[in-house]
Amino acid sequence: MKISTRTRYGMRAILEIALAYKAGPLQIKVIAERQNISNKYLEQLIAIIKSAGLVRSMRGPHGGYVLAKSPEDIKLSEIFRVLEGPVFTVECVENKEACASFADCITRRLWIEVNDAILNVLTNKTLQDLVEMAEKEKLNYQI
Amino acid sequence: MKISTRTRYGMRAILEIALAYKAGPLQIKVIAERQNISNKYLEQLIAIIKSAGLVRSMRGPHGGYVLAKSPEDIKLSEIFRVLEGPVFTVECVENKEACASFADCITRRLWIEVNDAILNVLTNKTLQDLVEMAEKEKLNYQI
DNA sequence: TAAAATACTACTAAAACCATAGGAATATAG
DNA sequence: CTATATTCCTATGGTTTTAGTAGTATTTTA
Repeated sequence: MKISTRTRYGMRAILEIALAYKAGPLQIKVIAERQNISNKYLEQLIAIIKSAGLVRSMRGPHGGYVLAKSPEDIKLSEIFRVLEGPVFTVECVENKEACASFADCITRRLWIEVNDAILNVLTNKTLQDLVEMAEKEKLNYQI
Repeated sequence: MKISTRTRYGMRAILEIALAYKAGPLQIKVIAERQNISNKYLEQLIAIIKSAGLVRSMRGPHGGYVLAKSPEDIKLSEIFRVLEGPVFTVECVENKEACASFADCITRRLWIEVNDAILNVLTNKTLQDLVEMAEKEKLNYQI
């Protein structure tokens, strides 16, 4: 099971935007350069994030992106969901037919448990947590 | 993030084999029918499981598959890993270059944390746990 | 020796993934 | 009001993964 580059890039991008929260709009080309990601690809990823209402944009010179709300109000699970899609779909949750067999029912419970474990990590953290980690880390490097 | 049908089918299949642990070899066609999975596709999935040494096979009439060790000695993480591949690869773990940026380092830690949460569920359960759940469930249905 | 099972290998259609590309729209500065 | 800097939109393409299908070979049992 892999996490897509879409999600990895997207998460890094929004963290960069969060780190610039007080400094004003951050431009795609800046993020792209820092992260060594294709400008055009990043555009699309940020479009996804924007359509979810997590960032706002400003066009024209000195434009760029800013967080739509403060970092502590953005759960990592929101970001993840938007980029990676709903965590763990298990078929028979949607089509409410009874399970075909016991093995089916039982494994389904397992997947739900795994699902919950993932969500537990992601819903209990916000962008602010990452920002603080990043800033602490930065200090260490500067010493 | 989705779990592949390969893993879902495979997990159900080995659970069926585990449920038949004391009854003797279980045949592909039986599993395929119970689970409504293509015979030929299931063959391949079980081949994967077999090549990992989790089940043994017997050819010819009355052949089939049996667990290679007892259910409490097979961790679900083993099964998962074989079917789904290594849980969550994060690039810069392998190619030991320094992270390109702080955002990179920080998000990487996040993924590792998610990874550990998944593994924590799967390494702390064995097939025996699923077998017991299935048997308990079966009783409920019979009442 | 026939039948029942697994074992092996090749092929394929569809989807997802990871971009690349070009031009339209909009805001700012001078 | 014009040039420039930026986001916005949409189309396209190559590669890989997924989820199978198919055919034949091999082994075991009765």
